[in-house]
Amino acid sequence: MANSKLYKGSLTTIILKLLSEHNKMYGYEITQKVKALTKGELQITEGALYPSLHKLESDGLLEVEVAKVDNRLRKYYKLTEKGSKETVSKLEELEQYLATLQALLNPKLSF
Amino acid sequence: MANSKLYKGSLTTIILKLLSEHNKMYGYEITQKVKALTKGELQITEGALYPSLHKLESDGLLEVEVAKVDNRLRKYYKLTEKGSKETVSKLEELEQYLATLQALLNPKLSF
DNA sequence: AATATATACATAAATTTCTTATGCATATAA
DNA sequence: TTATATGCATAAGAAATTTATGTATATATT
Repeated sequence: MANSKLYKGSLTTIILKLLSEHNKMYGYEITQKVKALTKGELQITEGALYPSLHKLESDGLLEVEVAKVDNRLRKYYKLTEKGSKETVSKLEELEQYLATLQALLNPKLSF
Repeated sequence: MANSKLYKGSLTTIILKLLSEHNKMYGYEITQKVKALTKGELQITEGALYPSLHKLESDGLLEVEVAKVDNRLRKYYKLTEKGSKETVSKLEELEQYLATLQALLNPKLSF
């Protein structure tokens, strides 16, 4: 089954939401979690993920903690306080957008 | 109220869906219809709309009919047969994505 | 009469976000 | 020894959008 294309803007929200539930995660873990939760429907590519994580970090929404497990590098990310607030507003923004889409695509239900 | 940003890929689907319900529409009409249906939440900019319409036309999904009303130009767009089919698959694709997002953002509900 | 707003089209430059293609390195399975 | 999985990263290109302009007519406002 072909996997869904990512819609612009949703990746950041997905990352933040996962981190709000799992305390700390590393990049590769995020790709696997998304794959599992969506039954393979959505594959986060590394080319999209890592730059996003870096941007979230430089924006002060995430903080990093480097660890070495089985002789391999891991970069654990966790939400900062600012990141937690941003998660709330990003989720609201996304839910608002989904409601707006409903109004457009299912106009009969929205009055 | 700040209006929602457009998520990548949804504009084309919105245009196609509106045209599947209204037979023929012109560009400015589409911007007003979207604004009305979403109570101002979503504003389709002309810089996004017109290039999209041109692309849909050159892809054979829309056909154009030029009219002059009140001494002003209007370009009415309507779905071709190919466009009608594409509308169906685009809507399925979007609904699939929304379901995938649900699985990610509301994991408790998806099992 | 002048000015602003609404109607109606269009395009170019810049930005954002993502895909695709690489690259490096270690561990494990075939 | 070769492929797959784990784990990071970045660069080039593509795609879709925003922002900024531009043209033109009609109507409402000052």
